[in-house]
Amino acid sequence: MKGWQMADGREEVRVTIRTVAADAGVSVAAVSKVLRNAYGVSDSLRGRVEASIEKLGYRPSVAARGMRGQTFTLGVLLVEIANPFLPSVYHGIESITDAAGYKIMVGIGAARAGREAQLIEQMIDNRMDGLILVASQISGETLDRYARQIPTVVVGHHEPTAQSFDTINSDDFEGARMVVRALCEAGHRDIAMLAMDHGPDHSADVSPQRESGYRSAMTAAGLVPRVIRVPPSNLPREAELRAVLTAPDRPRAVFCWSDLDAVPLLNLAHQLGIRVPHDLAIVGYDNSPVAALPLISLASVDQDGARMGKMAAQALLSRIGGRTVPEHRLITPRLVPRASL
Amino acid sequence: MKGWQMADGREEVRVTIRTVAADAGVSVAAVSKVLRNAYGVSDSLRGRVEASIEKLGYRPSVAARGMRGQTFTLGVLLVEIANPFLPSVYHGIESITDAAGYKIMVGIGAARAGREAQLIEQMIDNRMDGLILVASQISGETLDRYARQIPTVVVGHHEPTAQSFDTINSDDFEGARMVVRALCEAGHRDIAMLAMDHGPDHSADVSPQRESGYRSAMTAAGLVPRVIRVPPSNLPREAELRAVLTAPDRPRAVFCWSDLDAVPLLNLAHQLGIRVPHDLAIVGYDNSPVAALPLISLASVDQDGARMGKMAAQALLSRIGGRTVPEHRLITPRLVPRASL
DNA sequence: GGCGTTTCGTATACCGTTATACGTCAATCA
DNA sequence: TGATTGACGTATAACGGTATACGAAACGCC
Repeated sequence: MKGWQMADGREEVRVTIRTVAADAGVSVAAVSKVLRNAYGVSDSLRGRVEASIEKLGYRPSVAARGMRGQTFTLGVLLVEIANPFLPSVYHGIESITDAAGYKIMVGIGAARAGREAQLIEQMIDNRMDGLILVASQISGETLDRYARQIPTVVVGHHEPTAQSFDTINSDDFEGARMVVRALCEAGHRDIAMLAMDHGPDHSADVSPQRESGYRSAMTAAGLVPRVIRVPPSNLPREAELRAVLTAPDRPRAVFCWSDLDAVPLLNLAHQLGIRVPHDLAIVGYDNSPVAALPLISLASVDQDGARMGKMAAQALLSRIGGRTVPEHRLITPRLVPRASL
Repeated sequence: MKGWQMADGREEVRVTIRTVAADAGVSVAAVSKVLRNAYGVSDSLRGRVEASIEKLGYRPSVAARGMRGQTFTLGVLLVEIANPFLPSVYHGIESITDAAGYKIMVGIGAARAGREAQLIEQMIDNRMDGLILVASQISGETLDRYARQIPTVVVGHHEPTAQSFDTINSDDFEGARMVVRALCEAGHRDIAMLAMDHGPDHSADVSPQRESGYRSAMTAAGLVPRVIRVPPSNLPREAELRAVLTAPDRPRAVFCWSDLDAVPLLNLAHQLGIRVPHDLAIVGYDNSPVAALPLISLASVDQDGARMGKMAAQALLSRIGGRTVPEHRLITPRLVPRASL
């Protein structure tokens, strides 16, 4: 095997399976067998081959391997990178896949469906063995099309009837109801919700699910729902939050679909001299690390992201293993009461 | 081209370059030429081929392509996912690579050198065209070995004499000096620094760089440096922070190597009834979004992560383009004064 | 009209693996 | 002893592209 000139003029000598075979004095197929723990290799042959691999520092090419066999690489697609809830999910996933000997590549979707689709296609092109999509913005129909091409698990996107992929979700409907009940118990009646201003085709996303939980609980308590929509979290939305706080009919309590809105709202209230929770109670969702800071002390709903990540990884591995009947899990969340409530 | 049985029993019909060639009634080579914008293809041929590609929904396999040509995919390695400074760097990188038609795959290193090395090898194996390592923990020597195999740019790791790769850094030395000068001007003399407890071989990391800037400025001001070491941010360290605040000789001002320590310290001080900045001034580093919250209002050094990301991406593209002389950039940071100072 | 030149397409040898088909040789069995 | 059976290796056709070599028209020029 000769070296070749790279684009930048640096010369590279790639150690391939042939280099190893030549060095060990065996056939290419024999080396491949050793690599794959395939049947029909003696201890002496294995020893010779492994010695050569070690000596030459050989590493098999994933690209070439992916053309026929498994890559032992999984793709994880995250909506966006700045969301503080996602690290816990990621760590959960990693703890399981690591133990199973799988590698992970991450794609960052920038909260745009087009970008996400591009990344999914890229992961399929790279012959990844499976995909975990976290809080994907892609519609169920499109997801279904991709999921037929590659084992897929979706986290944070409700498609309870999907056949081609699994879903792992927090019970967002119930989580929202818990918040409303807690605010009622604290004596509030004028309870508004800050929901994400999602477009059509997004009823499966978490915010709409929480919204219907909110509506259901409000109605059940004999109260009138009042939903305020704010732009998605990747856009500036301070003006909208400020409007909520300065409106003449400012509510007495606000349930935010995410800490991404609740934390800025809490800070803005403080700046405007509105006392929390005396003048305004605020409850968020995700129980992100910032919410737990004593200076913030924001009540929030905890989804146990790590657990969701673990379950997603387990589902993916079993699907890769051959399962075809879909699995749809719902985890009950937990309200963490803090000073803002 | 026949379909084949996948592991989970699902049947798949893959559209390859040969399918397209047959459909368009041309040779495989002609299709490849169209895909690569290569020389020698007429408008009529291009039209026919593109029509077939569209009709069949063909997408070239990155794996196969990677075996000979470019993959137009770049790898970005992030120390860890929970660090709130990294999103800005990532967005900076993406804004440049996007425009140049490159895709990005992210690896998450979990702040462990071994894991990082594994990910780098994986990215090389996947035939990525180049690598950006953000705040890597890997030693310069090892980096050099990898960088000889693949165009590499390192962000947040000082190796100003490296030949095989480029570096983009904030001037951490100068940033620390700025902090000390500002604290002096505010009348403080008893200024301690909270530095990361790095092992040996890590003098190129940002914390040690800031530490020597701190020492230099303290000495220049005729003050005695006082460095307190805390465990790295992926480990629990509340006990250490509490010890700093409850010690009988508690300093009057603390410069933290990162907001990751400064924010918890500020909150802990508040819990312990220590008034900031009256009893204790705190300055952090990174100017993370949390620091800017009015309720936190932590003075911090801003590194302009987006700009670093952009510069890193530009350097990588030019290196992929053939540049071999190394480029080492230092960006001057900016102190953002806030209530904690 | 003869003779280079372009221009446009095709044929095909790789790239680095996997996995199947097949050959060889020694041990076992009837 | 001849046939059967494993155990162990080898040879080689995929996999889905890229890129080079080369052939065949069409064109320009004197």
